Amino acid sequence: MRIGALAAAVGTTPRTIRYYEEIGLLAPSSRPVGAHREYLESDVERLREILRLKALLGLSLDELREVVALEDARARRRRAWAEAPDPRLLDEASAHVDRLLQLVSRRREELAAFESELHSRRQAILAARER
Amino acid sequence: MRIGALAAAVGTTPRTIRYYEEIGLLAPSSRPVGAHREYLESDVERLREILRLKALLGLSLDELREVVALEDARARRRRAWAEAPDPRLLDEASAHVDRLLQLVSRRREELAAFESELHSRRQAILAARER
DNA sequence: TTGCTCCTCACGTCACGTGAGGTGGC
DNA sequence: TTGCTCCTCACGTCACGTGAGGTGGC
Repeated sequence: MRIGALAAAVGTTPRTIRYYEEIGLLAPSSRPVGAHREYLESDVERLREILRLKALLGLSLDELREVVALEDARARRRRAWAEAPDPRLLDEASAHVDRLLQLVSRRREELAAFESELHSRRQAILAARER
Repeated sequence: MRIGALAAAVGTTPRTIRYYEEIGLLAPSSRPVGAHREYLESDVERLREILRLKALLGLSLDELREVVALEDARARRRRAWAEAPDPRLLDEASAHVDRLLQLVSRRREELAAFESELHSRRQAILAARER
């Protein structure tokens, strides 16, 4: 899978992917200089998650780098768990998910508050029509 | 109220306010060149709404300019309604609110979907601990 | 008078967009 | 061989951040 296919799969552009590689947000696919970059299906998942966090939470690329580091730690834990199931790995895993949940649910609450404010406005308009 | 107080009230910087004025997103407060900008309580409401749409929906300043135009139209309708209540004004008003509601609720649904995905992950971790 | 905030350039930065000119694979 | 996509500079743009040097009001 080349860069154009990856970009299309996640809804972005090749330039963005190259930029993320440049700043160290995505690992550079090892290749001779000037050769085409090659990607796997797992890169689609990974990049999609990154872009979703960016779009939904408005995270900067610096903040995303932290989340990506946490995702990497998660992947390492899964491999470690496969070799030797240690409950402490589960603690770390749930701490990570809890942190993401906190970010996402706070944002969702803000949106819900705004939405109900808009519903109130709507009600006021309908009430004015009744009179 | 001067620019620093406005910025603090809405949680942004004077530079951002000047930039928004520069690109025509905020109306320039009429004043002699070099004199201090003066703002009203209504400017706080207005800017707060703009920044909220930007932060929660990720709108660009170009897109915000459209929304601001709609908000202006809304203010004009309110004044027109005060003078002569015409039901057509209510139709326009509810069309505007409906559009904002559409934007906000779609975004909230995306966040809710992400959140439930995270909850699933959490459940999987807890289930692993039971075994 | 002394701070503090304000003013206007103007250059820097972040996250890419957009060609310019050239090479590689179905 | 012809398109199409890819490559690497490198400059442009959007939305501000950050001084530089100076003026204004409690």
